[in-house]
Amino acid sequence: MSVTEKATSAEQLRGAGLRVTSARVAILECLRFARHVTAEEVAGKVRERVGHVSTQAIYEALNALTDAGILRRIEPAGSPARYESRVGDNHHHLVCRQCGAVADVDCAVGHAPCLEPAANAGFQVDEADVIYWGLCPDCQGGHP
Amino acid sequence: MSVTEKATSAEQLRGAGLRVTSARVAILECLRFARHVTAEEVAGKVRERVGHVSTQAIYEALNALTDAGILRRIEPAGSPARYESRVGDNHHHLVCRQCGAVADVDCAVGHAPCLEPAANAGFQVDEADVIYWGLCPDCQGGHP
DNA sequence: TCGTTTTCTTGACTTAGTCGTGTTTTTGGG
DNA sequence: CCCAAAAACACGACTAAGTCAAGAAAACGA
Repeated sequence: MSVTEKATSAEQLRGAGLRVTSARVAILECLRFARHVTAEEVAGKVRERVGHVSTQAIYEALNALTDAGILRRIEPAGSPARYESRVGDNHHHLVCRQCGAVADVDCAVGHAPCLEPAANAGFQVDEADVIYWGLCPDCQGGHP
Repeated sequence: MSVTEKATSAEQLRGAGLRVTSARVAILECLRFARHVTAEEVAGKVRERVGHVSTQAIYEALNALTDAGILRRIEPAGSPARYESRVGDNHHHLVCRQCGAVADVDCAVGHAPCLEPAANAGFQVDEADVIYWGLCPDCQGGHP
Protein backbone atom coordinates (compact mmCIF):
# COMPACT_ATOMS: atom_id res chain seq x y z
CA MET A 1 0.00 0.00 0.00
CA SER A 2 2.68 2.44 0.90
CA VAL A 3 4.24 2.64 -2.55
CA THR A 4 1.14 4.09 -4.12
CA GLU A 5 0.56 6.36 -1.21
CA LYS A 6 4.09 7.62 -1.15
CA ALA A 7 3.87 8.35 -4.84
CA THR A 8 0.65 10.25 -4.26
CA SER A 9 2.05 12.25 -1.39
CA ALA A 10 5.12 13.16 -3.38
CA GLU A 11 2.98 14.20 -6.31
CA GLN A 12 0.84 16.29 -4.07
CA LEU A 13 3.92 18.08 -2.79
CA ARG A 14 5.40 18.62 -6.22
CA GLY A 15 2.07 19.78 -7.54
CA ALA A 16 2.06 22.47 -4.89
CA GLY A 17 5.58 23.55 -5.77
CA LEU A 18 7.03 22.13 -2.58
CA ARG A 19 10.14 20.00 -2.32
CA VAL A 20 9.67 16.37 -1.47
CA THR A 21 11.30 15.45 1.79
CA SER A 22 10.88 12.42 3.96
CA ALA A 23 9.41 14.47 6.78
CA ARG A 24 6.73 15.99 4.59
CA VAL A 25 5.85 12.74 2.96
CA ALA A 26 5.58 11.12 6.38
CA ILE A 27 3.31 13.91 7.58
CA LEU A 28 0.97 13.42 4.65
CA GLU A 29 0.99 9.66 5.14
CA CYS A 30 0.12 10.02 8.81
CA LEU A 31 -2.69 12.44 8.16
CA ARG A 32 -4.20 9.97 5.75
CA PHE A 33 -5.16 7.84 8.74
CA ALA A 34 -5.06 10.15 11.72
CA ARG A 35 -7.41 13.09 11.72
CA HIS A 36 -7.58 16.21 13.83
CA VAL A 37 -4.17 15.58 15.31
CA THR A 38 -1.95 18.10 17.04
CA ALA A 39 1.54 19.07 15.90
CA GLU A 40 3.03 17.02 18.73
CA GLU A 41 1.03 13.97 17.75
CA VAL A 42 2.11 14.39 14.15
CA ALA A 43 5.70 14.67 15.34
CA GLY A 44 5.39 11.40 17.25
CA LYS A 45 3.93 9.52 14.33
CA VAL A 46 6.39 10.97 11.86
CA ARG A 47 9.32 9.94 14.05
CA GLU A 48 7.97 6.41 14.22
CA ARG A 49 8.32 6.29 10.46
CA VAL A 50 11.45 8.18 9.61
CA GLY A 51 13.44 8.51 12.82
CA HIS A 52 14.52 11.85 14.22
CA VAL A 53 12.80 14.98 13.00
CA SER A 54 12.97 18.19 15.00
CA THR A 55 9.84 19.74 16.37
CA GLN A 56 10.57 22.91 14.44
CA ALA A 57 10.76 21.00 11.20
CA ILE A 58 7.32 19.63 11.97
CA TYR A 59 5.95 23.09 12.61
CA GLU A 60 7.51 24.49 9.47
CA ALA A 61 6.29 21.62 7.34
CA LEU A 62 2.77 21.84 8.75
CA ASN A 63 2.75 25.56 8.08
CA ALA A 64 4.03 25.09 4.55
CA LEU A 65 1.48 22.37 3.82
CA THR A 66 -1.30 24.43 5.32
CA ASP A 67 -0.29 27.51 3.33
CA ALA A 68 -0.18 25.39 0.20
CA GLY A 69 -3.73 24.22 0.83
CA ILE A 70 -2.77 20.56 1.23
CA LEU A 71 -3.68 20.55 4.89
CA ARG A 72 -6.26 22.38 6.92
CA ARG A 73 -5.57 23.72 10.37
CA ILE A 74 -8.28 24.00 12.99
CA GLU A 75 -7.73 25.76 16.28
CA PRO A 76 -10.50 25.15 18.80
CA ALA A 77 -10.30 27.40 21.85
CA GLY A 78 -8.32 25.82 24.63
CA SER A 79 -6.71 23.25 22.39
CA PRO A 80 -3.49 23.29 20.41
CA ALA A 81 -3.89 23.53 16.65
CA ARG A 82 -5.03 20.38 14.90
CA TYR A 83 -4.47 19.33 11.33
CA GLU A 84 -6.45 17.31 8.85
CA SER A 85 -6.03 16.36 5.24
CA ARG A 86 -9.65 16.84 4.27
CA VAL A 87 -9.51 20.15 2.47
CA GLY A 88 -11.51 22.04 -0.08
CA ASP A 89 -14.97 21.24 1.16
CA ASN A 90 -15.04 23.69 4.07
CA HIS A 91 -16.73 21.27 6.39
CA HIS A 92 -17.17 22.08 10.05
CA HIS A 93 -16.34 20.48 13.36
CA LEU A 94 -17.92 19.16 16.51
CA VAL A 95 -15.72 19.46 19.58
CA CYS A 96 -16.36 17.74 22.90
CA ARG A 97 -16.07 20.12 25.84
CA GLN A 98 -14.96 17.35 28.11
CA CYS A 99 -12.50 15.12 26.27
CA GLY A 100 -11.65 17.37 23.34
CA ALA A 101 -12.67 14.82 20.72
CA VAL A 102 -13.24 16.31 17.29
CA ALA A 103 -15.62 15.07 14.60
CA ASP A 104 -16.34 16.32 11.13
CA VAL A 105 -19.72 17.68 10.08
CA ASP A 106 -20.79 18.46 6.59
CA CYS A 107 -22.34 21.82 6.24
CA ALA A 108 -26.06 22.11 6.41
CA VAL A 109 -26.43 25.00 4.03
CA GLY A 110 -24.89 23.90 0.78
CA HIS A 111 -21.47 23.62 -0.71
CA ALA A 112 -19.97 27.00 0.20
CA PRO A 113 -21.72 27.07 3.47
CA CYS A 114 -22.42 29.82 5.87
CA LEU A 115 -20.02 31.89 3.85
CA GLU A 116 -22.35 34.83 3.76
CA PRO A 117 -23.38 36.29 7.07
CA ALA A 118 -26.61 38.24 7.19
CA ALA A 119 -24.88 41.61 7.31
CA ASN A 120 -21.17 41.64 6.69
CA ALA A 121 -20.32 45.11 8.01
CA GLY A 122 -18.30 45.80 4.88
CA PHE A 123 -16.03 42.81 5.39
CA GLN A 124 -14.88 40.76 2.42
CA VAL A 125 -15.50 37.30 3.80
CA ASP A 126 -13.54 34.38 2.39
CA GLU A 127 -14.01 31.66 4.97
CA ALA A 128 -16.39 30.62 7.69
CA ASP A 129 -15.10 28.73 10.64
CA VAL A 130 -17.82 26.87 12.50
CA ILE A 131 -17.29 24.90 15.67
CA TYR A 132 -20.14 23.17 17.45
CA TRP A 133 -19.42 22.68 21.14
CA GLY A 134 -21.01 19.92 23.13
CA LEU A 135 -20.51 16.49 24.57
CA CYS A 136 -19.45 13.51 22.55
CA PRO A 137 -21.36 10.24 22.93
CA ASP A 138 -18.75 8.84 25.33
CA CYS A 139 -18.90 11.87 27.64
CA GLN A 140 -22.68 12.15 27.89
CA GLY A 141 -22.89 9.76 30.86
CA GLY A 142 -23.07 12.83 33.07
CA HIS A 143 -20.38 12.17 35.66
CA PRO A 144 -19.15 15.16 37.73
CA MET B 1 -23.70 58.35 34.48
CA SER B 2 -21.39 56.26 36.49
CA VAL B 3 -23.58 55.99 39.56
CA THR B 4 -26.33 54.19 37.72
CA GLU B 5 -23.85 52.07 35.85
CA LYS B 6 -21.93 51.13 38.93
CA ALA B 7 -25.15 50.14 40.62
CA THR B 8 -26.06 48.06 37.63
CA SER B 9 -22.68 46.37 37.47
CA ALA B 10 -22.79 45.60 41.17
CA GLU B 11 -26.29 44.22 40.85
CA GLN B 12 -25.20 42.08 37.95
CA LEU B 13 -22.40 40.66 40.06
CA ARG B 14 -24.59 40.05 43.09
CA GLY B 15 -27.26 38.55 40.93
CA ALA B 16 -24.73 36.02 39.72
CA GLY B 17 -23.62 35.20 43.25
CA LEU B 18 -20.27 36.93 42.83
CA ARG B 19 -18.70 39.34 45.28
CA VAL B 20 -18.58 42.95 44.29
CA THR B 21 -15.04 44.21 44.02
CA SER B 22 -13.68 47.34 42.45
CA ALA B 23 -11.78 45.36 39.88
CA ARG B 24 -14.84 43.44 38.75
CA VAL B 25 -17.00 46.53 38.62
CA ALA B 26 -14.32 48.29 36.61
CA ILE B 27 -14.12 45.37 34.19
CA LEU B 28 -17.86 45.49 33.59
CA GLU B 29 -17.78 49.26 33.17
CA CYS B 30 -14.99 49.04 30.62
CA LEU B 31 -16.71 46.35 28.63
CA ARG B 32 -19.76 48.54 28.40
CA PHE B 33 -17.85 50.73 25.97
CA ALA B 34 -14.99 48.62 24.70
CA ARG B 35 -15.86 45.49 22.79
CA HIS B 36 -13.83 42.49 21.76
CA VAL B 37 -10.94 43.49 23.95
CA THR B 38 -8.12 41.27 25.14
CA ALA B 39 -7.29 40.56 28.76
CA GLU B 40 -4.29 42.88 28.54
CA GLU B 41 -6.42 45.68 27.15
CA VAL B 42 -8.96 45.16 29.89
CA ALA B 43 -6.15 45.27 32.44
CA GLY B 44 -4.96 48.61 31.07
CA LYS B 45 -8.40 50.17 31.15
CA VAL B 46 -9.19 48.82 34.59
CA ARG B 47 -5.94 50.23 35.98
CA GLU B 48 -6.78 53.64 34.56
CA ARG B 49 -9.88 53.59 36.72
CA VAL B 50 -8.90 51.92 39.95
CA GLY B 51 -5.12 51.93 40.09
CA HIS B 52 -3.08 48.81 40.51
CA VAL B 53 -4.68 45.45 39.75
CA SER B 54 -2.56 42.40 39.07
CA THR B 55 -2.77 40.66 35.74
CA GLN B 56 -3.79 37.45 37.47
CA ALA B 57 -6.66 39.18 39.16
CA ILE B 58 -7.83 40.29 35.74
CA TYR B 59 -7.62 36.76 34.40
CA GLU B 60 -9.43 35.32 37.39
CA ALA B 61 -12.14 37.94 37.24
CA LEU B 62 -12.63 37.50 33.51
CA ASN B 63 -12.89 33.76 34.01
CA ALA B 64 -15.36 34.15 36.86
CA LEU B 65 -17.51 36.58 34.89
CA THR B 66 -17.39 34.37 31.83
CA ASP B 67 -18.32 31.29 33.86
CA ALA B 68 -21.20 33.24 35.38
CA GLY B 69 -22.49 34.13 31.94
CA ILE B 70 -21.99 37.86 32.39
CA LEU B 71 -19.26 38.02 29.78
CA ARG B 72 -18.61 36.08 26.65
CA ARG B 73 -15.16 35.00 25.57
CA ILE B 74 -14.19 34.62 21.95
CA GLU B 75 -10.91 33.10 20.88
CA PRO B 76 -10.12 33.58 17.22
CA ALA B 77 -7.18 31.52 15.99
CA GLY B 78 -3.92 33.41 16.26
CA SER B 79 -5.33 35.99 18.62
CA PRO B 80 -5.45 36.16 22.39
CA ALA B 81 -8.89 35.67 23.92
CA ARG B 82 -11.25 38.60 23.63
CA TYR B 83 -14.19 39.52 25.84
CA GLU B 84 -17.49 41.21 25.27
CA SER B 85 -20.50 42.00 27.36
CA ARG B 86 -23.08 41.18 24.72
CA VAL B 87 -24.27 37.79 25.91
CA GLY B 88 -27.30 35.61 25.53
CA ASP B 89 -28.00 36.18 21.87
CA ASN B 90 -25.29 33.88 20.50
CA HIS B 91 -24.32 36.27 17.77
CA HIS B 92 -21.27 35.60 15.61
CA HIS B 93 -18.13 37.44 14.61
CA LEU B 94 -16.29 38.79 11.61
CA VAL B 95 -12.52 38.84 12.02
CA CYS B 96 -10.09 40.66 9.75
CA ARG B 97 -7.19 38.47 8.69
CA GLN B 98 -4.92 41.44 8.37
CA CYS B 99 -5.53 43.76 11.30
CA GLY B 100 -7.45 41.46 13.60
CA ALA B 101 -10.45 43.77 13.88
CA VAL B 102 -13.58 42.06 15.16
CA ALA B 103 -17.18 42.95 14.35
CA ASP B 104 -20.45 41.47 15.49
CA VAL B 105 -22.89 39.75 13.15
CA ASP B 106 -26.37 38.71 14.01
CA CYS B 107 -27.13 35.20 13.05
CA ALA B 108 -28.80 34.59 9.74
CA VAL B 109 -30.74 31.54 10.73
CA GLY B 110 -32.95 32.56 13.63
CA HIS B 111 -32.58 33.05 17.30
CA ALA B 112 -30.75 29.88 18.31
CA PRO B 113 -28.76 29.84 15.21
CA CYS B 114 -26.72 27.18 13.57
CA LEU B 115 -27.12 25.25 16.76
CA GLU B 116 -28.05 22.13 14.94
CA PRO B 117 -25.55 20.76 12.49
CA ALA B 118 -26.85 18.55 9.71
CA ALA B 119 -25.60 15.35 11.33
CA ASN B 120 -24.35 15.62 14.84
CA ALA B 121 -22.47 12.31 15.11
CA GLY B 122 -24.13 11.64 18.43
CA PHE B 123 -22.86 14.84 20.01
CA GLN B 124 -25.06 16.83 22.37
CA VAL B 125 -24.46 20.29 20.96
CA ASP B 126 -24.99 23.31 23.21
CA GLU B 127 -23.23 26.09 21.40
CA ALA B 128 -22.14 27.04 17.92
CA ASP B 129 -19.12 29.20 17.48
CA VAL B 130 -19.02 30.90 14.11
CA ILE B 131 -16.19 33.07 12.88
CA TYR B 132 -16.19 34.64 9.44
CA TRP B 133 -12.69 35.37 8.21
CA GLY B 134 -11.97 38.09 5.72
CA LEU B 135 -10.77 41.63 5.27
CA CYS B 136 -12.29 44.57 7.04
CA PRO B 137 -13.18 47.68 5.02
CA ASP B 138 -9.93 49.42 6.01
CA CYS B 139 -7.73 46.51 4.92
CA GLN B 140 -9.33 45.94 1.54
CA GLY B 141 -7.08 48.49 -0.19
CA GLY B 142 -4.85 45.57 -1.15
CA HIS B 143 -1.43 46.77 -0.06
CA PRO B 144 1.32 44.14 0.29
C1' DT C 1 -17.12 44.04 64.54
C1' DC C 2 -15.53 39.30 63.81
C1' DG C 3 -14.60 35.26 61.32
C1' DT C 4 -15.09 32.80 57.25
C1' DT C 5 -14.75 32.69 52.59
C1' DT C 6 -13.52 34.67 48.49
C1' DT C 7 -10.52 37.49 46.00
C1' DC C 8 -6.02 39.60 45.06
C1' DT C 9 -0.83 39.70 44.92
C1' DT C 10 3.49 37.97 43.82
C1' DG C 11 6.19 35.11 41.39
C1' DA C 12 7.36 30.69 39.43
C1' DC C 13 5.97 27.72 35.83
C1' DT C 14 3.77 25.75 31.39
C1' DT C 15 2.30 25.26 26.76
C1' DA C 16 2.40 26.05 22.10
C1' DG C 17 4.51 27.94 19.44
C1' DT C 18 8.07 31.71 16.69
C1' DC C 19 12.74 33.65 15.49
C1' DG C 20 17.62 33.35 14.21
C1' DT C 21 21.73 31.21 12.63
C1' DG C 22 24.14 27.89 10.68
C1' DT C 23 24.20 23.15 8.52
C1' DT C 24 22.22 19.64 5.61
C1' DT C 25 19.22 18.03 1.63
C1' DT C 26 16.84 18.58 -2.83
C1' DT C 27 16.87 19.44 -7.19
C1' DG C 28 17.53 21.60 -11.82
C1' DG C 29 21.27 22.93 -15.07
C1' DG C 30 25.57 21.86 -17.18
C1' DC D 1 26.99 12.46 -12.90
C1' DC D 2 28.18 16.51 -10.43
C1' DC D 3 27.48 21.01 -8.40
C1' DA D 4 25.64 25.35 -7.09
C1' DA D 5 21.33 27.69 -5.46
C1' DA D 6 17.49 27.30 -3.01
C1' DA D 7 14.83 25.15 0.26
C1' DA D 8 14.43 22.48 4.35
C1' DC D 9 16.17 21.09 8.79
C1' DA D 10 18.62 21.28 13.49
C1' DC D 11 19.59 23.54 17.58
C1' DG D 12 18.80 26.79 20.81
C1' DA D 13 17.05 31.00 22.58
C1' DC D 14 13.00 33.46 23.01
C1' DT D 15 7.87 34.94 23.34
C1' DA D 16 2.89 35.27 24.35
C1' DA D 17 -0.78 34.01 26.85
C1' DG D 18 -1.94 31.94 30.20
C1' DT D 19 -2.11 28.58 34.70
C1' DC D 20 -0.70 27.14 39.47
C1' DA D 21 0.43 27.81 44.30
C1' DA D 22 0.90 30.15 48.77
C1' DG D 23 0.12 33.82 51.55
C1' DA D 24 -2.15 38.66 52.38
C1' DA D 25 -6.19 41.47 51.93
C1' DA D 26 -10.89 42.49 51.30
C1' DA D 27 -16.32 41.23 51.31
C1' DC D 28 -20.05 40.10 53.60
C1' DG D 29 -23.22 37.52 56.73
C1' DA D 30 -23.90 36.83 61.64
